[in-house]
Amino acid sequence: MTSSRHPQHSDRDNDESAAAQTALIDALGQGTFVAMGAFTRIAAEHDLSLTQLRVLGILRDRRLRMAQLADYLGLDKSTLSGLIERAERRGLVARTRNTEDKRAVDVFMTDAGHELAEKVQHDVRLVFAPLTDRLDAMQQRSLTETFRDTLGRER
Amino acid sequence: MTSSRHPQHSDRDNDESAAAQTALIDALGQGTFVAMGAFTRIAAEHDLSLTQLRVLGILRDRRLRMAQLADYLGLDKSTLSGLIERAERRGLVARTRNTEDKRAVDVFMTDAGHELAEKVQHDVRLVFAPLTDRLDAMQQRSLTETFRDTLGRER
DNA sequence: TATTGTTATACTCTATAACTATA
DNA sequence: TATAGTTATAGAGTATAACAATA
Repeated sequence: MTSSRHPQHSDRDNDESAAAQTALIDALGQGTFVAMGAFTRIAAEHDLSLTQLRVLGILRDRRLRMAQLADYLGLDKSTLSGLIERAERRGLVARTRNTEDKRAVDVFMTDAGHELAEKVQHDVRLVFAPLTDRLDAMQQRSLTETFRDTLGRER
Repeated sequence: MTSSRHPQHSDRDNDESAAAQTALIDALGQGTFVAMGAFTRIAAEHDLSLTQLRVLGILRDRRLRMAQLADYLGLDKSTLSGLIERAERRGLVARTRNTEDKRAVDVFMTDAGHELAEKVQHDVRLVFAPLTDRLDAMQQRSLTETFRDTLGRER
């Protein structure tokens, strides 16, 4: 019984193809944790958790309701209350009651939040540059495309 | 004054090169968080935190001392005590005093730990396959290489 | 009735500081 | 003295359940 994914190829080809795919997925897993470690370190240098770092990244060009932000982050709305409360206490974000729907609360970044987000972005580029620098511009563009095609906004 | 990174290229080339690099880094950041979300979800389906998931991944083919494992994870040794205590309580790992150095404690996975790690790996491959499937085998191999070259074992 | 957000509660994750046992 | 690990403590992150206000 021949695998159906690539019908005109032999079983051996399919085995090799499957091996290439699991190798990629495993490498991708490794890479994810390494990159995550780098982000965690950068965040910590600015006294931010990884989640707070994401909040800054998301709110950079958006004003969202609590529930929407929770959705972006994949977290429960109750978690957001604490999260945003702490970010607000630090002066990075602010909340206002929505005027149309008085149940809703809008969250947005303050100037201080934007400043910090910019510093963080600068550091991120600084940290990853030595790695991406090993690739030439064409490889970089191709890899960027691949990322957008595969991991661009799932969830 | 011409940038020195690629001396025989024009300023405009360098600008474009820099743009390609920041675009890549930004896409890589996006991708990291998306992938992390996927890992978090998979872990949660098995009642594991991301950190516990990593512990299983690391101990899969290694027996380590507490301090070594802390180093792999980038965490303080005091954090490990609690982390491993909870994993041990769940029967996923076990600890034994090292016989040579009686201060040290070796950690290793139990059979139940290995079984769970296998299930998790299966799920990971299942979740990421639809994404990596969009690439042909050659692209997959090339991307795997790129990952290993750039994000393979930093820290 | 349903939805938006907050609060109470409980647990995990994390680091710092102080400690015990061994080297 | 220095190192390996644990414990006490405190704070952040997280979800579930119960709640108040609004739709």
